[in-house]
Amino acid sequence: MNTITKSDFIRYLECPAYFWFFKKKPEVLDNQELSDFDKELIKNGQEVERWARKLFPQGVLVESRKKAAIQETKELLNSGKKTIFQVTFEAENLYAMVDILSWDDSNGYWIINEVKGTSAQDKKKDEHLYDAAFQYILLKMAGYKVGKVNLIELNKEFRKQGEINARKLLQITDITDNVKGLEEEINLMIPDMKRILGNNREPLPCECIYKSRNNHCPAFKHLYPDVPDYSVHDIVRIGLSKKKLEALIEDNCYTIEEVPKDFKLTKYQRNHVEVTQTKIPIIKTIKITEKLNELVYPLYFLDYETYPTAVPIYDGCKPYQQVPFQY
DNA sequence: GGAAAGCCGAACTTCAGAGC
DNA sequence: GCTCTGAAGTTCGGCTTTCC
Repeated sequence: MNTITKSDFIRYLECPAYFWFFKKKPEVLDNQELSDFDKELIKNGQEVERWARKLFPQGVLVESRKKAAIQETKELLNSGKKTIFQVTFEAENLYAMVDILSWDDSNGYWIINEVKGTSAQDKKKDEHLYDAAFQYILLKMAGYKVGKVNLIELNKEFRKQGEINARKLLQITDITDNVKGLEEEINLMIPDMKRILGNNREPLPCECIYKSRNNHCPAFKHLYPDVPDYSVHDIVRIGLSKKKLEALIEDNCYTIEEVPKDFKLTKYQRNHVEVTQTKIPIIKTIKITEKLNELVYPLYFLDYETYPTAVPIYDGCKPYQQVPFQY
């Protein structure tokens, strides 16, 4: 039986078929290469984690990875360490790494501290909650008493002034109740994930066919070879018009050229379909001319770039603030 | 005449897309 | 990852129409 990691669980939430292919047949997946910008975002997330560790000065880091990390975790726990970073557990074929695990002496239980490189909002992202809940369930399975789950995020009100204080930069939110609220649901998902993995035959086509392009899983091309790269899934904001997209798919209408003239669409969707079908662009010459006539010459242009960092570099800046620059 | 259903517009919420 | 914009969807209240 394959081990199911926390990342696998997130894949399962995204699309169960994608989860199967990732574990059993990853060569068919359409994995987009990360852009430089995406790579920087990942680095930002890692930096936030380093700052979060400063909140726990007694903490020790699990240096090894995978199976060796599980053994190192056990050794650190057996030696009485009460705050551990990147602590790694495995139980009943589930595997997860906890960003920061700390022992609460007064209450006699462990606290899971999940670190995210996001700015703290009142409404917590579902993905963060499911992520933390998976860890909570796994630690309970492994026989640990977990009394609290915290989410550590960036404080969006923070403004850098001189040296950064981690306590001001970061915000800790108790999400224990949210996590416990997901426990029953995830406990039903776990056997389903194991059942899917136990199947050696490719799964049936996924529900992604009814989602807009950006929400397709990486197994989409393999599962739906008849759907062209540019299809009805690309009609503007079609993801918000679920019934329309479902109706088109049910009629086997995959290309925009096939969309019937009388098919009900919004004004902008109809424009998109018509331009695609007729190959004639819509140019509002009069409106453009009116707008251009409002301009007073001479005109000056200033080109600049911006760059956001999770942890602000300059005084007066907040997390992820776009800082303009030229080169 | 009163209840239910349908319609419509305003206000509000959600989400996609673009940019970095 | 964030912000911004604006379209689409949802909700709700008011009004009208229909039916019993």
